[in-house]
Amino acid sequence: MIAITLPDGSVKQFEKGATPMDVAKSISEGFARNVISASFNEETIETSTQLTTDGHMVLYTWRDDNGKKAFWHSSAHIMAQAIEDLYPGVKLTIGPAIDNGFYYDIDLGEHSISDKDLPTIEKKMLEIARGKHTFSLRESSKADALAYYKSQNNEYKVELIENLEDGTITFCDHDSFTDLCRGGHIPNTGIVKAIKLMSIAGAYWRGDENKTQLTRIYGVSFPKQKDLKEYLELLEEAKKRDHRKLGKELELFTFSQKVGQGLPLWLPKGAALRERLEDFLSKAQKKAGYEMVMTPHIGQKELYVTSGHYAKYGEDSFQPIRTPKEDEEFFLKPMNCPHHCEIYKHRQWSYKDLPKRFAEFGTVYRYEQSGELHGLTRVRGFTQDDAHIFCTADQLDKEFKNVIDLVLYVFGSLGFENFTAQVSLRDPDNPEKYIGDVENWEKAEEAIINAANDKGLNYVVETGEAAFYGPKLDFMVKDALGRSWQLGTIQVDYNLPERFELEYKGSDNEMHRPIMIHRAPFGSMERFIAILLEHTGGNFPLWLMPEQVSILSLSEKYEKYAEKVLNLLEKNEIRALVDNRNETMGKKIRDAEMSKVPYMLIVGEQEEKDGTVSVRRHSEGDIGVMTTESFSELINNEIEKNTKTFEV
RNA sequence: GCCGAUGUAGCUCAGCUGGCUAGAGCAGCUGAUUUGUAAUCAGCAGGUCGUGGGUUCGAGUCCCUCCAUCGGCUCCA
Repeated sequence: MIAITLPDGSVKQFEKGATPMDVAKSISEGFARNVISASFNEETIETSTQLTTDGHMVLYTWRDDNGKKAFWHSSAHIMAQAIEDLYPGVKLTIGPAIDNGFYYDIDLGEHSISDKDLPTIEKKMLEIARGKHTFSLRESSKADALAYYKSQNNEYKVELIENLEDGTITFCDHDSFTDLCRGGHIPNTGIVKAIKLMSIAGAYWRGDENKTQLTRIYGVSFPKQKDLKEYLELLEEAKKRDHRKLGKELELFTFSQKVGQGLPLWLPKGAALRERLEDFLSKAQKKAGYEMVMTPHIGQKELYVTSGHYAKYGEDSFQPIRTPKEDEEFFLKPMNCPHHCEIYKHRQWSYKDLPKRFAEFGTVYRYEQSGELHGLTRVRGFTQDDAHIFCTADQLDKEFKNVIDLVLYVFGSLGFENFTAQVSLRDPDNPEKYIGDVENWEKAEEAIINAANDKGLNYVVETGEAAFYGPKLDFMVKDALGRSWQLGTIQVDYNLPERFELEYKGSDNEMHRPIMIHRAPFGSMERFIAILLEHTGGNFPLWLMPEQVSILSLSEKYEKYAEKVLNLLEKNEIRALVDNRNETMGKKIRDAEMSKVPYMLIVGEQEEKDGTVSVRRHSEGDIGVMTTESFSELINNEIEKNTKTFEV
C-alpha cells in the first residue's frame, strides 16, 4: 500500500500501482471526469502514471493553470501529428504550452504553410482529437532515441537528445504519432473539443538568429466550443483598447511615412496630455530634490567613444551627422547620460554637495530594427523622463530606495497595480557582453537586490537581462493583449563615472569616484502613454483628460449661455469645449460619448433661466441639474480625490 | 534584419476566378430643420486603388522591386 497526501492535508491509502485517475475517482466520479493533469511531489506526471511510493498529489482540472498547461501541451502534440500527416517529411522541433495556448516550431523543408492553410490543419486536428486517443509515456534509452531521430534526419531532436541524460528520456505516443517529450498530458485527445490556430510566424532555432529559421504555428484550444467563442470575443475587446487605434480615434498622435517610420507626431491633444504627465512628475521630482537640466539633441562622436556606446552601438545607430569641417562627426543622442556626465563635470564637487540629481525630459533617437517598431511602445525617437543621480557609495542604498518610492508613487497615481518588478543581472557565462570590472558589478547587483528586498518588492530575477554597463531594476506592465513592456527602470552604473573620470572630494581630502544611478519612472513618455491608453481604454483619470467637459447647447439660441458657462469653467481651470453645431442633442451626446469626454453639460432654456447646467457623466448618463459653480466644485473634488501628493 | 500577412476616399470597409466612367457607411461641405440625454433630412464634393516596373487587347485584381503597416522571431544603450 502507498499513502497519498492531498492538498487539503488528508491522506488516503492506495494499492501500489494506483494512478492519479484512481485517486481522483476515489474522491468522486464527477471530479475524476474533470481531472486532466496531476503532479506528484511537485513533479508533473500523467494521469495514468502508476505510483509506487508515498507522496503528495495535486489533481488539476481545466480551471487550474497546470491543467491548461497540460491541455495546451497535448494540443501541440495533436497539431504536430496533423501537420506531419498533411505535410510528410517535415521536421518537428519543440512545441510547448504558453500563457494562452501553444505553439510548435517546425522545419517545413520544401513545404510552406500560410494562414490560408490553418483551417485545414484545424480540421485535421479535430478529426484526430475525436479519435479519443490516449497519451502514453514511454521510456527510451538515449541510443535508441538518437537512432530514431537520426533515421528521420531530424537534426533538431538529435541536438535536444544529445543534451539529455540517459535514463531520463521519454517519448509520448498517441494514435500513430510519437514525439520526444518529458510528459504532462491530458488523459486523451477527445477532451480537446475546440481549436483555433491563431497565426504563423518565423522563429529561429534555439532563439539564435544565426541558426535556421523555423515555422512557428500558434494555436489555442479549449474543452468547450463556448470557451473558444468567449476567448475570441475577449481578444476582440482587447483590440478595441489597442493604443494605436485609440490614439488615432482620440487624436493624440499619428505617424507619417514621409517623416519616417517609428517617429511619432504628437497632435495637440496628445501633446497637452503628455505635458500634464511631465508636470506631474516634475512636481514630485522637485520635492525629491531633483534639479532640471537641458541638453542638446546631438553630441560629438568623441562623447560616445568615451561613454563606450560608440563601440557597442556605433554601427547600428543613426549614422553620424557631418559638417563642412572634415572629420567632424556628431551623433543624434541615443541617451542622455553622457551629456549629464559632462554637466556633472562642469565644476568640482565636495562630498557635501552630493547627491546631485539632474533630471531632463530628454528626447533620444535609436535606430531600432524595422521589424521591431510597434505603435508608441517601440519607436525610433522618444522622450525619456530621465535623471541621473551622482552619489557616494554610502548614499547609494538610500538614493536607490528613494527612486523606488518615486516609481511606486507614479505607478500608484496612475492606477498601475499589476506590474512586476524585474531585477536584471548580467549573464556570468558571457562576460564579453559587459563593460566594467566584476567587483563593481557584484556591488551594484547586491545593492539592487537589497533595495528591492527592503522595499518589499515582489520581483523576479532575470540573468542576462542587464544593460551592458550595469544591472537594472525594471518595472514591467502588460498591454491589452498581454504583452509585457518595461516602463520604469532604475540602473546602477559604476562604469560611466569611471569612463568620464567623474570625481568629488571626500572628507579625507582625497578625490573619489561617485556612483551613478540612471532612472526613468515612466520609462519613456511614448511608451507610458501607450500603456496608459490600453489600461484605461482611453478613459484617463479626469486630471489627464485632454477635454474634461463638453458643453452641449440645445440650439443656437443658447450659444451665449454656453459661452458663459465655458468662461466660468475656464476660470476654475477646467478644460471645456462648446458644441454649438447645428445637430440634435442625441447626436451631440453620442459624439461626446464616443470621444470619451468625462462630463457633458446640456444647456437649454431651463438652464439659462435658472443659471444651471444639466450634467451627464460619460457612460453613466444623466446625473442631474446643478449650478455651474457646484459643477466646478464636483470636478475639482474628483480631481483632488484621485491625486496623491508625493511625500518624501 | 528574418518568417508570414496586409495596403482601395480623412476614418472603417466592399470590389468573385483580370473586362464598360472604382462602390458604401461615417466624417466634410451646402441647404432645410432649432432640436431635452447615444446617429434629423436632402444635395454636393472627395480616390493617378502604397511606390516603381512588368505580363496582357485590357490590371484595383496576375508577377517582380521598393516603402509602410500588422502578427511573431531576433534585438532593445
